[in-house]
Amino acid sequence: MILEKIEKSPQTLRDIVQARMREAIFDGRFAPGERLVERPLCEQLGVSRTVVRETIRYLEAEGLVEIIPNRGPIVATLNRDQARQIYDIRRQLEGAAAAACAQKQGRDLGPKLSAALTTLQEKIHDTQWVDFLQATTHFYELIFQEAGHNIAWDIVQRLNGRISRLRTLTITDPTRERPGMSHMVAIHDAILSRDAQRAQLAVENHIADAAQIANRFLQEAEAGLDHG
Amino acid sequence: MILEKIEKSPQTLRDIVQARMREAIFDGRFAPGERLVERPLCEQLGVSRTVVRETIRYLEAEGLVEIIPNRGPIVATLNRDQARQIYDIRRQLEGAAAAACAQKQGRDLGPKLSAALTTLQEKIHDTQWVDFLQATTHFYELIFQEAGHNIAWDIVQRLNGRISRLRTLTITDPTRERPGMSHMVAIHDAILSRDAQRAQLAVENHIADAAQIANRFLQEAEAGLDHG
DNA sequence: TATGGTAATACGGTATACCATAAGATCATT
DNA sequence: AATGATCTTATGGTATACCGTATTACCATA
Repeated sequence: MILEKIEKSPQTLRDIVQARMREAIFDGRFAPGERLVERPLCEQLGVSRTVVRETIRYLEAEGLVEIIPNRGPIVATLNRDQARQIYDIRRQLEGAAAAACAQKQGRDLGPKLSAALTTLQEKIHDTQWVDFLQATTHFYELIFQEAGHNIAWDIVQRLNGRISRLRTLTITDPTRERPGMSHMVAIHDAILSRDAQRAQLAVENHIADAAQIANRFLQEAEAGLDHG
Repeated sequence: MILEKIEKSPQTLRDIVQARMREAIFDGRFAPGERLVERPLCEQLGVSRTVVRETIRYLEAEGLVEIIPNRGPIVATLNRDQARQIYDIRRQLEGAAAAACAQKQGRDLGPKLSAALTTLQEKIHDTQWVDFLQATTHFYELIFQEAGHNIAWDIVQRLNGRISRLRTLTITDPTRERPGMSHMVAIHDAILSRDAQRAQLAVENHIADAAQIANRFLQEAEAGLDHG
């Protein structure tokens, strides 16, 4: 065998619709708790019910939508306890990935990670927070890949989907001085100096910080709802 | 309010089909790599294609089936690396749950956990390994619940689905002396004595042990395939 | 017998129409 | 104002048809 298998991209309608809806949920065009009525969705997207329904099943399994019996799907909501749990799991998985990455890194990681960090620093004051989020994701993706923790990465990404609103909130918060950046630098340095323990700690600090801000947001939101 | 909410079982066809297929994959009636052809499935289950397809989307998101482009769904396969990763994640999540459970347990946990352990000891030599597996699941479920880690529990259960074959293999292995039991006792004792660190270690030992056996199995299987 | 071409088949991907039922909203009635 | 009847909306589920593509089986030919 000399030739490698030819890679066609048979992207199905499902894949597209899935991406679209995920996107819409991520940047809040579908608010949490909002109903996802099938037929209007079909019209908006210009696809049949079959496609929409299959997509909804998929997103349901991902935890992005919830099904109310005999009522249909709604965009999943998130309370403070769930958020806490999610950040806690992320802390574990990302910490472990960083540690593993620090240990087993190949010689081509250094440049790539540094480049990712640079992009991050460029995008930090960008008005397009989406870009910054994406850069953050890419930074962590590198770490997970190098660590060989791709299943954990899948899990983390899925969890991130469920807290996407929080992530944008914490990023776009004007009162925040974005201390995240210093953490990222710490993570980068620790990994490149092959210090597993320090890398893990840096990640855990980063997440703990984010979790705290998220918690504050949710607290305010819930308080606001009470006497709203 | 005096009367409690009446629990209708709005179990949809989808739910049933989902449970059936998951079951079938779990106990190997659908072998890994086997194709899941829609129309025959519809006939076997007596439902329409829509239901089957929606189910498949859900199981796809769970990682239980894979979709091959232009070919359709197959039962997901598992290689050694993936198994290693899954056991690694389980080690983290279950360890953390045990630690948290040891700390924040209420006074009604003791009896329940002890009862679960007893059931476990009864079922250990049962010819119906399914029962033993179920008892194990219940034991851990108690721990996660008490710890308040229900999202992590979802993740663990999903991961367990992907290694279900391995779990039955490790349990039904005649050469194994089921050292799992002693670990379970250690976990139980550590939690009841509120020793978080010891509980975590006990869990980690338990999983490490299982992972090792699973790894041996897969190694043999892969070697067997090579010159088979 | 090996090669190449072609037809048949199988199956996923997609669309549409239909029915039954549950939940919610509206409105009339007492 | 509580009750009850009715209408509307939308889901849950089914059946059916169509297209495109991949695989397979078959056949002809060199």
